[in-house]
Amino acid sequence: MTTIRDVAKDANVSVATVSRVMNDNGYVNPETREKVKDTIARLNYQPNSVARSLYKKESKTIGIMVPDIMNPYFPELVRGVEDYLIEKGFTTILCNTDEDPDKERLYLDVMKQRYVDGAIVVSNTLKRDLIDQYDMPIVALDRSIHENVPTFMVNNTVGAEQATQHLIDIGCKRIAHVRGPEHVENATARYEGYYNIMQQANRFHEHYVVQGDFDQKQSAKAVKQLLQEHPEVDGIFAGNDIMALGALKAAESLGIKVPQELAIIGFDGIDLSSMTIPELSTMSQPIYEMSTQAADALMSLISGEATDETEHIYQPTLEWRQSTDRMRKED
Amino acid sequence: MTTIRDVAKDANVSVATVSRVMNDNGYVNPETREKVKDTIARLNYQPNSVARSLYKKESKTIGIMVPDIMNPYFPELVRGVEDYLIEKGFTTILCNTDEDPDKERLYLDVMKQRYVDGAIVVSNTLKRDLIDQYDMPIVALDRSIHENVPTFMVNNTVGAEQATQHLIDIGCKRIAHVRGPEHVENATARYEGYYNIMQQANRFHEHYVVQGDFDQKQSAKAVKQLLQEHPEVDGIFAGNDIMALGALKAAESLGIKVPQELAIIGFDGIDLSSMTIPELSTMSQPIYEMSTQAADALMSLISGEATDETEHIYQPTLEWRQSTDRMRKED
DNA sequence: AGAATGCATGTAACGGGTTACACAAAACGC
DNA sequence: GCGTTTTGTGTAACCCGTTACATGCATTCT
Repeated sequence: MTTIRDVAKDANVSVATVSRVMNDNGYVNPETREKVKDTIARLNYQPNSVARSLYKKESKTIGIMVPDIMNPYFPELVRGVEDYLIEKGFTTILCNTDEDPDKERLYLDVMKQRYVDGAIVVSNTLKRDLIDQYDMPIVALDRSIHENVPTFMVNNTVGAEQATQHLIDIGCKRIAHVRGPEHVENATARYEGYYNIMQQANRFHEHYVVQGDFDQKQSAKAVKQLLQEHPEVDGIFAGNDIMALGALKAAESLGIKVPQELAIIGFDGIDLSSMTIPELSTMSQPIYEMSTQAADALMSLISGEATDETEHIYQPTLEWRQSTDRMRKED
Repeated sequence: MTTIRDVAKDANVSVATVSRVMNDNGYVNPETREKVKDTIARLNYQPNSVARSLYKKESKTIGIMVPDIMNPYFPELVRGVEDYLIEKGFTTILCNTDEDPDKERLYLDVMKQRYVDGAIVVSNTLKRDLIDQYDMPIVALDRSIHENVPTFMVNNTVGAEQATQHLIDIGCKRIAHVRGPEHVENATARYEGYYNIMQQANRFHEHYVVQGDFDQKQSAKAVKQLLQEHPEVDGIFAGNDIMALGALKAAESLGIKVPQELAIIGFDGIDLSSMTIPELSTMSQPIYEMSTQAADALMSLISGEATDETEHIYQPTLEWRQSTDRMRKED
């Protein structure tokens, strides 16, 4: 590997001059600059990032912590972050936390030891005090962590209200909800949105809410039982698209026609939702946009710019597809 | 940040002794060891990986290059690699290449500058000479690069033969194939498997092969046209699961019943394949296993151990699900 | 007893890019 | 013409963990 000293020697200048040419700062005589640039090109010199990091205490690296990259919601999010950051000369290290606080801590330790410049975090478990211990720029995505950690997420409650309202609008009378885990904040927010609309319509019944754990199989099982016990249910709002697929399966296994006898709507708008038969109506999140803007906010934090607002709330949009495609019908 | 010199001063020993305690090498008096360990714990000293990397010319980091993490085949693969490596104290940097040689080169440059220890690569475009330029331990996953780059992949041709044979076994007579892009080696291998069986059965017809580009929409379009022109087709082998979903859509849009009138089988065995209605039969790859073993091989390469074989070929297994679930029927 | 070996610890160089500081020459101000 | 500022370049310290080498003492061997 060519070092800056090799270049300096070859070009008959000092390492300081080479460094100044590389970084375009300080005074360098135009002729000297050219000479050094030629040498750099000739020797194919590429500066060693590690040495630079050691002195500057920064690494041009950020970490992205997600529960599990295998969950179809996260790849797009990770891709958005990675795309944005590579443009800025940053690399991205991937951390799968499984929502395990120990793993989160482990990754934070590793990051700290490597002078990682900041992190984008999807977590319910990460708490303020832990973040403070590491004093590292952090941005929250999809789920909030603390009020003064910049956060990028959709308005889950409003989105859920819209989804539930949509079911009412197309004529559903008995609307059930498959919810995500209790400990996941956005699962609860979506439940609340559902609750708000149902309560308002005077149609809320506790037994229409089942636990799907953000999991397809669990959802299929829970919905199947629900539909058997309550065949009058004619609409289901699932807390995410994966569970909506589970609901679809449950309906299919009972010979219930979607959307004619049962309308189903999901949440997230992952690619998958448009690939199924019938195509799934869903509240679509601007995942890619949120993630690039989160990355942008992290860049600002790292460079020390003050960020104006800490909460960035996006509105999910209704994707009206086949699974809720039916005419109004009367009770 | 606490440094090794802080610890040394506090414990009244030299930095060398602290280093020896940290790394468990060299001679250290048991009492001194205890004293230093106490100090380390008390000051919560965590060594700086960057300084270590600079001296050792290694970073305990590897890169994983995939075309696009949003392609549902890759998250599991990436997860397998990351899971395995974090256990070994390595972190993983994610590289989305979009199969673009310029991006591949860019990432390799970045890795080199950071003393990245090795890379796991999924690529058709990366060529031997480029790898040689970077002389970095490299393992190929899913697609081969060169004969002396350790490779972990399934036997695509045999898998495709099995898939095609399966369609024959369940009674299909006119079997079509939706293939992936010409430039992707495994797409061609799968096509060849299909070709072999069809030729052998004396049933190969060029016009039964359509281009699906590994894309759901493209596949749906191509298959729809195929089915309109050749309504006699009663079986489809799709080059991957995503395209099989496209085929499913095409059939559905034409009112063709799957599997009764048309059997469909995919390839890969991504999670998605078991979530659809009907559930998709597919040739399932041991993705997670392949990826952890690729990571293991990379570890061996990095530590300089000789690896016995360079090619590791796995057999995909038939997942016989609803989309090919029918009795034999006669011509 | 003297040499050789093992044990324990310390000093300082090393890795490679950055930059504070020093110094010199040129340009400018009056 | 002399003081001040700007321009241009070099030297060496710095970041921090690792390790080659040196040193000193205690054993063990011959």
